[in-house]
Amino acid sequence: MRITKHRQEILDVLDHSEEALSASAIHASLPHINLATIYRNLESFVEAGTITKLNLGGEEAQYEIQDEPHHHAICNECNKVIHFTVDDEKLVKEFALPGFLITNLEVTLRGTCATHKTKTK
Amino acid sequence: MRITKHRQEILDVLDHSEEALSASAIHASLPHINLATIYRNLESFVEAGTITKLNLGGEEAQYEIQDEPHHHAICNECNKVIHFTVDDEKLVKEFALPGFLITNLEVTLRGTCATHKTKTK
DNA sequence: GCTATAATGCAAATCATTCGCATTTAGTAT
DNA sequence: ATACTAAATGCGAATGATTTGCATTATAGC
Repeated sequence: MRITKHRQEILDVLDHSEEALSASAIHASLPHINLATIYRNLESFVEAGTITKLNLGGEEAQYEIQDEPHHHAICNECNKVIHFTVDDEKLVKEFALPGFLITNLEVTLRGTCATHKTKTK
Repeated sequence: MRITKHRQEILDVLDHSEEALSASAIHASLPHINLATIYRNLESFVEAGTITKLNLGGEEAQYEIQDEPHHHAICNECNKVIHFTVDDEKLVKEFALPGFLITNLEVTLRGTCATHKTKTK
């Protein structure tokens, strides 16, 4: 994969972001890059394993740099995504299914984040 | 929510299906019901908690009857979805995040199902 | 049965994502 | 440095899933 200025910029934006970003969010930060190009590059990065594509529910997919493997907790109120890690090895053992070879483990929690906890009925 | 013939048919199809179905799959089984109506009803059922909407990766969302809570293992080769259960209570304790109130727990495994295990490189 | 309201069909509108194709550019060989 | 080839871009149009507006019809209560 070639190292183009665009690709560097896209990775840069993702790298400096605390949260996962959608293609359009990236495009908002880099309006000079065509949206189709952003999609194409994101896809390339996902294939290369550089970033991860998240389908957390609704409309747009979110993308994030693949640092260490982690999981996601999503606030029902504000859709904020919090990262957390657990002992994946251990979980994989717990989840052992007959005949199923686990290559990837994804835990998604839904709930209420600290900021909105009090507001919950 | 009114009990209409259409709604009963849709639930029936989901009830008799081993796997989660997409809106278009349901429409294929019930071609006399308008696709928009199917979408509207699926949404109502989700709100009512009767069914669950799954966003397992790609294109279409999948819907399934909400029996007992369970999780999903998806085969990378054939996209078959296998259900499994674990001790959710226990996991919630393990995952405890400071300031985050967990209301829902979703585990998604990716890997290779029994049928395709041998074919993996 | 009569009525008010929710459900349905249909077609058009949205929205995210993808594609085709002509043009430009990175990486490489000359 | 210069020329070349394949990959990367931009742009606009195409797709595909899902939603919406609105006129029509059916359901639940009276």
